[in-house]
Amino acid sequence: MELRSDSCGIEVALTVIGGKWKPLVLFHLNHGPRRFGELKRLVTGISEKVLIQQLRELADDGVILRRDYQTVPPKVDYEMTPFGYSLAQALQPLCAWGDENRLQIAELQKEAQSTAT
Amino acid sequence: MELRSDSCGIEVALTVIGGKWKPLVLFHLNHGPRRFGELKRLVTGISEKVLIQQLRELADDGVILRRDYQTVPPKVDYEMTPFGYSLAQALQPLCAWGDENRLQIAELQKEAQSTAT
DNA sequence: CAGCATCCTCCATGATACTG
DNA sequence: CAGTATCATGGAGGATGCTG
Repeated sequence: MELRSDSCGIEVALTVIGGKWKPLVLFHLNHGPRRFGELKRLVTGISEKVLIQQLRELADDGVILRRDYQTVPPKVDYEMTPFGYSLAQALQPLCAWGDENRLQIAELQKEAQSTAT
Repeated sequence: MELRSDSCGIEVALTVIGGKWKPLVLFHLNHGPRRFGELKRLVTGISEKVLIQQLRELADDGVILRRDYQTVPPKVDYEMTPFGYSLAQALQPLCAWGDENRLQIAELQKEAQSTAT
C-alpha cells in the first residue's frame, strides 16, 4: 500500500496490520513471546511461507522483534516491541468494537452474499 | 475475508474496513454526507467501479446509508449511520497512532523496500 | 450525474518440496 | 526446527466504454 501525506492515519496503520494474518499474529504475540512453531500452531490455517513473510514484514516495521538463538537445532522466537505494544493499545477499541458487533456483521455479510447471487 | 469465532475482533473490523479505499471513504463521510461525485473527487485515484463497489459494501454492512433522490439528473448521497459512527469512534486511536508514527513507518518501509532489492 | 458491464492485470496468498 | 525455493491461483483492484 502506498503511503500518502493526506487523509487519515488509518491507512498508515493498515500498511502495518493490513496483512490477512497479521492481526492474528499480533494477537498471539500480545500474550508473550512465541517460537515459530508455536505461532504456526496457534495461527491455524496459515502456511509456513506466509507466516514467515508476515513475521518479516512485522519485524521490518519494528512491531515485533525476531530473536535467533543461533543454536542447533534452530531456535527462534518473536516478541512484541514497545512500538508494537503502542500499536496493540491503539488497536484495543477496534478489537472491542469487532467483538461487540461480530454477530451482527456476520449476519449482514451472509445476507449480502446470498443477495449477490 | 472469512469470519472466525476465535481470536481478536480486529479481524471482524477488518472485514468491514479492510478494502483498499474504505478508510478514506469513511474519513470523508465522517465530515458529513457526500454525493457520489464529491467522493470521486475527494478520493483521488479511485476508479468509479471500485468506489461504487466499496460504497455498496459499506452500505451492506450498515456503516453508511445510501440515499437516492430519484431525480433527473440522478442525485445520490452517502451518509454515515450511527453504527458507522461507532466504528469511526473505535478507529480514532488507530488513526491517531498512524498519524503519530507516519514518518517513522514510511521511513522503515522505504528501507525494507530498498533492502529487498 | 450516477452507475453498470466487460475485460484485464497483478499481487497476496497458498501448496508442495527441499535444506542447514 | 525454522526456514527457502518454486509454481500456481483467485480475487481485489483497475481501465474503458455505455446507459437511464
